[in-house]
Amino acid sequence: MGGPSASPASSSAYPLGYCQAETEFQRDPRPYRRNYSHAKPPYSYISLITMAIQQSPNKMMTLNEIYQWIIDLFPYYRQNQQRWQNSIRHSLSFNDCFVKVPRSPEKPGKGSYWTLHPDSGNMFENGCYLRRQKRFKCEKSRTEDSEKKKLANLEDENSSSQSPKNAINRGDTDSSVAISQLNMASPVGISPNSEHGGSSLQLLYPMSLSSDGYLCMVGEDAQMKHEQFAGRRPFSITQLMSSENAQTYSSKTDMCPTTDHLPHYQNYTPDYHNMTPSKNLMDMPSSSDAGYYSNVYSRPILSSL
DNA sequence: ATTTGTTTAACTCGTT
DNA sequence: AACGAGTTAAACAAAT
Ligand SMILES: [Mg+2]
Repeated sequence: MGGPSASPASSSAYPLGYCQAETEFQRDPRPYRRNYSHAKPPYSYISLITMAIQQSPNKMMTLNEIYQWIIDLFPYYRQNQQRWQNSIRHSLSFNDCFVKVPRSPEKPGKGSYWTLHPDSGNMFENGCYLRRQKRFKCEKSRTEDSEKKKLANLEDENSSSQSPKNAINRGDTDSSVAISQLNMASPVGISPNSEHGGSSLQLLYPMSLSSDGYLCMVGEDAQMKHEQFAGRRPFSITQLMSSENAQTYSSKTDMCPTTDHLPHYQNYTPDYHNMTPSKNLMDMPSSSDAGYYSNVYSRPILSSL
């Protein structure tokens, strides 16, 4: 069942992350410090998927690899797998920003590879990882072709060498452009050449990878705690932006929605069967979300590679 | 039989 | 209230 080229042996490419909550429990004489390990990460599935794909060497991942990445990185998702994985699948299929590209030959692969639509851009700018302003949709008005689009279809030219990024169909059948021969030749998977050809636009991924292989959050935690985002609307870019504190796209405190009020999934819920869809149960602003992601996201990611 | 994908539909929730 | 993005459940078809 192993993945195709993702040889399990090469664990090097995987973020083993800070799974402190597994077998590393015994030693930790720390009465304080909660176990925030399974707090729900402040990302939508779309964000998670995008992050996963983005950080992958080839910018593509199989379903299972995506699952795995999420699980490895976020302990929260070690529970209810059946549930959220269904959601992941739904997201992949439903959202046009995720494009499925079939694997080339007959690899021992299970599913196809999932990639990001080249035009999806930075869907979560503004630090909004929970809700995009606008869903990325392909122009697909079939009923009537309002040709207000001067989209010049300039392609054809090349016939000898096919460009590997051409798998975007409108949305009927599969984007059948086998992976041809991307960089699958390398035994390691990653192509050694650090190409810059593409767009440099690669934000997203609130976690930056330090040179020493440390994964750390950039927009979260830290200053988030006390801050100006007290009672602000989490989303609403317009409001958020038109304030005087706009243009700070430097590297300061990129404004992020607070993440304090996530779609409540209450912190750790022991074993409640709160399957009661009646109204909302206590919606208290849990007074104890102080820590949240304190420094959870500051752990080494890649072994050393 | 399990995994992977697609699709429909109901539902939550913040914004307008 | 309406709208829209996101979540969850569920019913399949296909592939493995
Ligand atoms: Mg899709």
